[in-house]
Amino acid sequence: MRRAFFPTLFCGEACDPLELRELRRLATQLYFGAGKTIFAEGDLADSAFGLSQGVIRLYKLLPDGRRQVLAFALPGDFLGMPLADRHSFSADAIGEVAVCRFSGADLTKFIRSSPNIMLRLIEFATRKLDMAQDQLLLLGNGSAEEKVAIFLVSWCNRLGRLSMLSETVPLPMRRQDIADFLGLKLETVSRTLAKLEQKKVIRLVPNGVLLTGLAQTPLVTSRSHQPQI
Amino acid sequence: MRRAFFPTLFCGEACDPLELRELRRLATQLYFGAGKTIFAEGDLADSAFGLSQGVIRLYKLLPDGRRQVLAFALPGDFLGMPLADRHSFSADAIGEVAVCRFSGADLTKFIRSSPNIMLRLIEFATRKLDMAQDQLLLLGNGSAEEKVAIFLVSWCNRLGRLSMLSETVPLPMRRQDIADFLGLKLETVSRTLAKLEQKKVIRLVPNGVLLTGLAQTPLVTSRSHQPQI
DNA sequence: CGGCTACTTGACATCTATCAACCGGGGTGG
DNA sequence: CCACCCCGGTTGATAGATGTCAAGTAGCCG
Repeated sequence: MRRAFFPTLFCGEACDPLELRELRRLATQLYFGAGKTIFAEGDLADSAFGLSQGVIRLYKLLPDGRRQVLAFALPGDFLGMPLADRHSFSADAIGEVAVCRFSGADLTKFIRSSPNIMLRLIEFATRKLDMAQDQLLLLGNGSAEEKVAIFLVSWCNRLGRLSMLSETVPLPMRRQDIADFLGLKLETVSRTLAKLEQKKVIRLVPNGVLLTGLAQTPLVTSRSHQPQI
Repeated sequence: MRRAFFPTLFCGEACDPLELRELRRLATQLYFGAGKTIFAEGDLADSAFGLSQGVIRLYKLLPDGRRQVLAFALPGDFLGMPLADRHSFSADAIGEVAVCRFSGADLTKFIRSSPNIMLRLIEFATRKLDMAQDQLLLLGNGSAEEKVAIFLVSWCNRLGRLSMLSETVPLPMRRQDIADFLGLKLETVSRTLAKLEQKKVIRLVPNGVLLTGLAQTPLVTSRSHQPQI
């Protein structure tokens, strides 16, 4: 696993070096194997987590087993908002991941002492809120084909922004994860991917996909602005 | 229209009186009639808005006319996050409303100068994010009946928390708004309400509804935690 | 009273879910 | 080394929920 550290990723370029150092000091890097749960919905949030490396699915479960994947967290993301007292969703690793753990109390104290970090948190929350709202639009109004197409394009864009993009777009999550993210059934996702492949706008490869024209498809271009899933 | 003022509502009890005074000073109260648009998606956010009185729908439109209602804002809510440079959704009045307008530049300056307000903003964003995530769960996994039932219960809870609740629950928004909020069609909402009425868990009245046992219904109780729509 | 708008109800179409079979690769153990 | 099994994924047939189209009702305002 490549070395990467959440504090650096979260703070970005223009960060007060002293604050970055403090954030680094508060962080403990932990490693989790594929499928491991970092925390569960309802858990006391006495720790906060930030993702250094890998992909994590954030999801909610209903008593009858239905699941909604809220997001796929990428390096640089907080896993939920710090300062909350309980986790409002569960998080588990897709593949191997590295996360930074923060003591809730210490992190809270640090945040309260640092206006710069507060601003970054507001920006982060604003961005996540935007993403959630784009996803609402998709879940509420999209056909299966639109959902899958836009998911692929947005995922690709996100990876691109993090320079995690090779020729083929990796899809480390399972079909079931995509289905639960899009409010579809696994079979529908599979069929829809097949349909897009027949249309020659994607090519399926093991653990990934090649986008060969999907972004130019009316399915996608008809949405003025690409959601930042 | 009853007098109510966004700064007071937003700041809540435990607020530094000086900061409250400054926020009041920056606010200009405006009034909009039913259906009027406060701002539209994509507009430059050179002003920020907070709701003093009434109900506002926040929504996104697709080029083909499909609409997703993201939320129904109530008094005390910011209409979107301040500090963003563009509005990521549109907002228009449901019935008569009073909103506070803030100059984007002034508000930004004030926020940056006030850690307390930043913390409130982080809390506000966290709450809105939670609400959006609950709604994702609903849109992704709910049947029409669940969607409508949970919408009613949550709406009722929200009004209750603001003490805006009489015996009958007011529904100032149109069926079409509810449909677009829940990712359903207007006819489906209508039919589903009728079905719930036949089951004797609600009673429809003009511009409102009576919840006569809905909250005890498995549709609702099977969700461990009521979404804060 | 007339016409508008919101809402309701009905008949039918369509999409996705459901149930079931099948495929293929990777790991395990005989 | 090969057979088997398990898991993730694909594909097919059918069913059911919601969407679509259309007609009809109720309340409101001019």
